[in-house]
Amino acid sequence: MAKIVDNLWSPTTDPAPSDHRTIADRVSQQLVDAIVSGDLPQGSKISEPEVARRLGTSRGPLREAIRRLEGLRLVQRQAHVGARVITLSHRELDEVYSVREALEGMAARLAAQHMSEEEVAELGELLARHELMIEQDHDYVQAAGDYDFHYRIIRGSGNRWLIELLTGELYHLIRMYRLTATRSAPRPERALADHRRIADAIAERDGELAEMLMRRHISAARQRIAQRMPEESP
Amino acid sequence: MAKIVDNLWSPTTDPAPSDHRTIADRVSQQLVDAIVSGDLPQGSKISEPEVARRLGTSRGPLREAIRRLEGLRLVQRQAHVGARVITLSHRELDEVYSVREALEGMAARLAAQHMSEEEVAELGELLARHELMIEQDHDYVQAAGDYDFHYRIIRGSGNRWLIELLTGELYHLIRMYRLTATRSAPRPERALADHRRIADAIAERDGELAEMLMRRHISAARQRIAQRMPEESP
DNA sequence: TGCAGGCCTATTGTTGACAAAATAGCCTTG
DNA sequence: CAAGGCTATTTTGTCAACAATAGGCCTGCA
Repeated sequence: MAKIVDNLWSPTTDPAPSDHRTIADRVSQQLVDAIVSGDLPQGSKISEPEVARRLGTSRGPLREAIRRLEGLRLVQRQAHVGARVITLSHRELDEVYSVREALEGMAARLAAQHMSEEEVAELGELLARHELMIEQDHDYVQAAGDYDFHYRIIRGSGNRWLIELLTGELYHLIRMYRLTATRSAPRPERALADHRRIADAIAERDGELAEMLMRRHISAARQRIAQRMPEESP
Repeated sequence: MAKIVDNLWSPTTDPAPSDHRTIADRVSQQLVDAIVSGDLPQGSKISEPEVARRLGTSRGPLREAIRRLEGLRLVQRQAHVGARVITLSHRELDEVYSVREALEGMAARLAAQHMSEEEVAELGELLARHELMIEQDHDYVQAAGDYDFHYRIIRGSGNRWLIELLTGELYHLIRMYRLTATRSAPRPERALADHRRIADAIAERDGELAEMLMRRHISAARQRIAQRMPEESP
């Protein structure tokens, strides 16, 4: 299930379909996965010879992949020195969440306007399934369900650039944080209640309400993170 | 002046300071400039041998530069076929403006909270200079002044990721459009009045009002574009 | 005459070698 | 003993040649 959701959430890094994958594309995806999974920790240097050897390729495609990640803002480069995985300070993580709040709020509003009746019905069914799964509070299932819910609303906005930003760099950054920080997910019942209200607002085509509820939902997550981050490390 | 503003607005594509520029960095910037200036039109194919020759380098650095632009979403690639400059349909341009409206509105709200008194004063001085320049309605001066105003507010938000998104890919896309489409700038007096109201709201630390005014300001620009785009080309 | 199949050329993908720059360690000197 | 410079090594930047794929072209057959 996690795999499915990961694929759903990585459309911008997915290469062309079938076997039209080039080595640089594969390496690019592997690097994203490595960074997000914590295999390449924040701030770690990416040694071209070593990583190329570990990934079984030469430096050419690796360098192209690094340049792609640079465009996605997952790594920072310095000429003649090398590339390092970006480091997110707590303050910057908070800033990312602020941007996400604004954009996903917008997505919820647009989704209320543009989602088809069928998509709205599917959203309701998804929540019903989550409700059934809630007793077996498997952490990962909860997280996957959370992604799935947000992803559907983002897609429902119908705004291509909004979708690309939210499922692209912003999502990778948040995904990266999830591994390094302690779990700060809300109690599943609370998250589900939030989701239910948002879905109801969308079903009633009340964009303003949907936006407000979504912003609150994400803002709460941001505040939970801030609470659990008392120590400040510049 | 145009040069100054362009530099101000391209922090993410600026390479390391001084002569620590690598060829791939230079080529990357040249490609962005070529796309934005219309030298490489929307949808045009980027032939690696030809472009490499024209830019006086080999294919290696060029390919890295293309991969960087791919991350910035300025080009789209297809394996074994090549890279093409992205084409913005009118609908997509409208979507970009919608995202910009949300993010710059957020920037105005944050700027009202975070800008120092000195920065607020400078913003006022900037507008005073624009007011003086308004009789000599040099189109380019107006456009540069517009950029300068928006740029200062974006920077004033203090949110690094907001700044990167707005001055990075979103800005390049809008810049790209400006060249291909007919000028749809508002009358300078109207733009200046809008700017003045926004600056006043920021000076009074009224974030909500600043956000609302900024959103309206950008929304008006979006509607002007939509009006002048009756023909639909998929 | 139309279509199908295979060849052919041009372009992209990849590799390894070479050049240049930066860092680290060592030696010298005050 | 510390500080500064020099050298050596490692790493990054660049290039040109080689391999592989795609799309067009030509021919042959129905």
